[in-house]
Amino acid sequence: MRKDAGSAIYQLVRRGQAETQRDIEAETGLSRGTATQRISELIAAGLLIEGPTRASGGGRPARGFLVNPHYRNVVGVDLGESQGRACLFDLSGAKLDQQVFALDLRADPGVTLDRVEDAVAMLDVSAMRSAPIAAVGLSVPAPLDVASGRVAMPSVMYGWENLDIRQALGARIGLPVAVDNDVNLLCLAEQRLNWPNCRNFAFIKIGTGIGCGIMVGGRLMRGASGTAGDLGHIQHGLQPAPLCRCGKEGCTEAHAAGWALARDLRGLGFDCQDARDVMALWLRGEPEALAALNRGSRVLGKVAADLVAMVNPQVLVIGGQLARAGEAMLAGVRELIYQRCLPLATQQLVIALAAETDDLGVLGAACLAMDEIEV
Amino acid sequence: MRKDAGSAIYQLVRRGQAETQRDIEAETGLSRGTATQRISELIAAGLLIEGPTRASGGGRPARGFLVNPHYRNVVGVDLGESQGRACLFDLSGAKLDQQVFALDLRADPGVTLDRVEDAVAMLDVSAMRSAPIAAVGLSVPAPLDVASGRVAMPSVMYGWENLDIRQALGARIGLPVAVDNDVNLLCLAEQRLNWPNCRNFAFIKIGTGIGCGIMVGGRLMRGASGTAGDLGHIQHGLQPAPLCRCGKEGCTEAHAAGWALARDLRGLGFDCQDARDVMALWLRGEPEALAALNRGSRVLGKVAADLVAMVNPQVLVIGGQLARAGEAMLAGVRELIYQRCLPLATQQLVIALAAETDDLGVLGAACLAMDEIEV
DNA sequence: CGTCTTTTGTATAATATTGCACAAAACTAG
DNA sequence: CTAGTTTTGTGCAATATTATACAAAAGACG
Repeated sequence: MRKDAGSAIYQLVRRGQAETQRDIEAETGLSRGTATQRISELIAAGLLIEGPTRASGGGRPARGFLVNPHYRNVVGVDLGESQGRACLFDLSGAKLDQQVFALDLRADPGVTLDRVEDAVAMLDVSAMRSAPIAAVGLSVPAPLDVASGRVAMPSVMYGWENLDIRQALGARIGLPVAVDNDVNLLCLAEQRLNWPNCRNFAFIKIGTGIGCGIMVGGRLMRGASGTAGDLGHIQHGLQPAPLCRCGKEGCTEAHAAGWALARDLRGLGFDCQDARDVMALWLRGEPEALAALNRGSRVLGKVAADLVAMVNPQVLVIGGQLARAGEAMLAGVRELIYQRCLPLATQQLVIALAAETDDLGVLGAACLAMDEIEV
Repeated sequence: MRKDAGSAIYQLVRRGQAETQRDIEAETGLSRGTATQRISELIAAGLLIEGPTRASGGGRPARGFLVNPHYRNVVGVDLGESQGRACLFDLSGAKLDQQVFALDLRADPGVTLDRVEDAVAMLDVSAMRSAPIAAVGLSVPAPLDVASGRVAMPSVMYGWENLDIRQALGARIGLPVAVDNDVNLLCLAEQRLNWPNCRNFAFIKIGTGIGCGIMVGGRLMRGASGTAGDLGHIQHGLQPAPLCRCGKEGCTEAHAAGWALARDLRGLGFDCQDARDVMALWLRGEPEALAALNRGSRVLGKVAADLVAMVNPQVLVIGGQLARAGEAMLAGVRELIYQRCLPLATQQLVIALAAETDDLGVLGAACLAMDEIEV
């Protein structure tokens, strides 16, 4: 930190928090001379490139800087429950190539790590690669104690509890590795992509399950043991209180998650196994599916209102499979938030849908990897 | 920041995050030479003093450092609804003197600021003063947008909405002023006093009202507009849902706050106006009061569980008038948290009572003031 | 075209910090 | 007492940063 003003500058630009030399001087507190010198060094070294100049307000327009997308590449890996995906990105977040592989999280972790290692090796020899791979980010579908690098039990990742994933994978592929849980990384990707200047941010994923990532002061809030944002298992007093996957009754998930809506729709005679099926029924215009989404939306709205009351984010983004229902899903969330929260908390609150892309998870993992790049 | 390694060192020691030179080197990243030099300068300037040496583990014991309590004094001011209190502190947090004054927050803010100004002036000539007053911290019983220095409407502070309190008071007394709301400052005081190494901390105040302060990464989480931690008005599905002071129904406060318990006890024929009366009945051993506290405790437990699920603090402290009931108040909170939250979130969670002191509010204000001291 | 404004570049002396090597101090354990 | 461990102090050359002042660049505006 002391050693490297250049690193601080690079990180600011990379995160979109500074675009011009003036921004950089203001954000870092560096003097003009130092900023000038370091910036030109970064450009000479190929880390930064000149971007478009900012609009002028009567004076010389400010020169904009961008990260050189082709200085390095990174790999983002998303481990799903039955499939893994490793994508190669340049530093602008553009996807260059990908590898998909089957996996079984209940099997020996070593097998899964083999798959990841293979996928990274394939990407390393990809024709699309534009620069050396500098780091790998990994998204896992389980709560993670980032301090120890271990998944928390119980989760879908049986047998992983004693493995320091970061270290184990790093030793295999010989690159810096960063790991976090999937929802945190969706949150990170959405913030970096679409809300780079928002420092108090929340992302709720409503798909088969329900989870949430929270950013405070521009950083992911992981909590003391890595479980912050666990609103899927906040319990409601609603009757009847259906049994949840976690063994408790009346959790948010048991009312509103994809698996719960699918369960309800099956009860009405539909063939509906998961969140994807729920959305298919909704797309077909089945009124029962819309009704289920509306009900789910309002239950989600309750915890979203709790979240807004407690965390007071500036932007709240709803993502995940069920968020593709758009306003059908936002309506209840908006309703409950505006009904229940202080005007002061909601006045400036933006409630939005996530970018419609399947790559958000791997992109988040890639963002994490980019944070690992030493300059 | 760049200019002053000494300042960084001083702040670390002041906050209890570093006690020895080794700690300081590790926390700041400074080199040994710089640390040695800056520390001796700080001692020469009277900012730090030598404390007791740490226990040795087979080698030379580390020299401990403390802030010199008598380098400066600060004033913490707590504005209550009918009374204000300004206390003079040294930098160890020892209270040296105090001034109490009547006030009416519904009156012209100028009158109140006059009172505060007078109180500070009195403390400045107090015989107990051990050093020049360096800054003033102010606790206000209303949500505050720290960015603009203004209280949020609606609140008990009618007529204050267009006043930048920090600036207005600073102009009057000619000292740096910091302002925050009361619950945040209780949280800050409790953390600094009793949990200096805890960086993910939460404090719930249950008195006449209910509020909460949250610290993430060692800093108060104020949220985008200063309303973070508003769990007093999270609504529950419990029936009947009593009308709350805020106009909504079924809020946490309407079930569990001091005013609500007093309302219930009045309904049972007791003469009970506020939290203090509730505690008096409890101390007298009235079973109805204990029952009310138990009910309140379990409602509070629900939002506390929500808080733990969302924020995952390492330490949760319960304070305020009703917390003097001790286990009677903690029981329900513990019960609901352990029942509802993930084991991972509760395994290492400490749930404790706040220090039993009326000075926590002014001490929090003083802590805020200490943060304003330029070194 | 000149004037104004804003942004950037450069030079310089004064400070501040790092990394390293070596030494000394102050303990514990046996 | 001796050997080992941990912590602290010091000196020095190489870097890094600041503050400041002045100059130049690049646009808007009339």
